Amino acid sequence: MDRLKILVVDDESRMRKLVRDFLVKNNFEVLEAEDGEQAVDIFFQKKDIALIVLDVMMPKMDGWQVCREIRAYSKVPIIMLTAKSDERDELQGFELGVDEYISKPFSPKILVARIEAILRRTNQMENNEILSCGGIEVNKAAHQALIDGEEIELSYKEFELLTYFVENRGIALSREKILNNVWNYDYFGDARTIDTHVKKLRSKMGSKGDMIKTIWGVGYKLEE
Amino acid sequence: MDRLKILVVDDESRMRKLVRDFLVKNNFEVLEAEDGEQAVDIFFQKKDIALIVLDVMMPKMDGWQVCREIRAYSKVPIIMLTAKSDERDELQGFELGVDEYISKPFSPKILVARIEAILRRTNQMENNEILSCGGIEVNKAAHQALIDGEEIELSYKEFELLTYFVENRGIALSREKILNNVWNYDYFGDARTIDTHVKKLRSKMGSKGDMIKTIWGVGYKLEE
DNA sequence: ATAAGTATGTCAAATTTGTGAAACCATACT
DNA sequence: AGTATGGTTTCACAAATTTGACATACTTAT
Repeated sequence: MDRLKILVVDDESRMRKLVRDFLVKNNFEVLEAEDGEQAVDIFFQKKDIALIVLDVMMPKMDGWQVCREIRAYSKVPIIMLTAKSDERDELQGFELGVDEYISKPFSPKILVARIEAILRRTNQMENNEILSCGGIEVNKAAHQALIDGEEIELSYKEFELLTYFVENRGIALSREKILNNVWNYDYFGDARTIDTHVKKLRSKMGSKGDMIKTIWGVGYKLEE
Repeated sequence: MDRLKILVVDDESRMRKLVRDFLVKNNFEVLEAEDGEQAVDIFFQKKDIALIVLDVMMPKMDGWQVCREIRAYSKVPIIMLTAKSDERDELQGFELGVDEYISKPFSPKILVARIEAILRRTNQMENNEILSCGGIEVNKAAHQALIDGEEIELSYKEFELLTYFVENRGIALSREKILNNVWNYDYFGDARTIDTHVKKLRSKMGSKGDMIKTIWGVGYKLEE
């Protein structure tokens, strides 16, 4: 199995090295960012970051801001490193959806333990997750889609698109929204490519293809 | 921007005051109810309550009952205040769709933080709210309109127009106002075009079409 | 009665979507 | 390296839908 990617964001290289060494020893793959902007860039470029370790105090863009930007698109677990445990900060972090706090100075062992606990928790939740909706079943972990119990062969993008539809069943999705979520957020191609993929998806889904409704002037919707 | 309304339900006035003061300080508008009946009344009278803080132990109608009655019609977020964290109660609340638990005694700061977290979550999630008015139901997220529970097919503009009517039910709307809100603000076409759309809407709404009243010399109004 | 406002049916123009083919691109295989 | 393969994107045109204007009929207020 692949090693899980962890993004470590801190402006101090010494701190990054400390954390990285420990995480690598514990069989994680580590990516580093030295400021908030870099962090956001890397996060949206690589789409398979499993967890983020984020320092609060940073130049340019602080940890809270990074958190907000990422939370606008993703539920990836975030661990915040704070200088001291300050109630106000914790409250702000809670609102932003921070999963865990660790105040400096901390023991690397504790950090690894918390990371593993969080990953165990979130993987457990998402692993056995089979999304289903009206005869469509999507198993994200297995990257497999079933229609009425029978597997259909989908390409990568088709699968991602179907997953996005199932996750947002019943909701009208604009092409812009689909592009931002299924494609990379910095994709600047033609939005009509969605039409092509929808067409293929529909045909591969056979009779269930009708479940993807066109909403004229808006986009598409998977019928509930 | 308007302040969000929060309904605080507790039989102890001291507790209500405590919560209210804190919420007002945090820029919420607070409505109070001292028992379950009042709570339900107020909730259905005011139609724009953003969240409910609900005490479990109350005379007349307890928190669970209030929760059930409200959940029958609305998905408004509910935070339950419990005397002690009791596992059985938490399970019951989970089934009833309680969003969050806070056990007394609690820190007002935590309460505010949780409220804001929930509001952010639900507001961002999608405005999955369903506007309804006399047999008309409009689901903005799904881009779907129901008349007496049955879906009617509307074009983009028709849907926007109906939504605008429902959002401003009972209010006389001039053509100019409608143009500015449903059409782009830089639309300089003929205001008579609204008549055409109103006509189509009325016909698609069947018997409920009468609910859109003509106000001679002014514009239109959706009857409450 | 008359003038001003509104309802309704029709229709051409504009917009949006469906579709198939072709171009492009990355990857694995010979 | 060259080639085959399959996925992805673009493009052009056809098909479908929406939309706003207009003409005519109708209603209301004075």
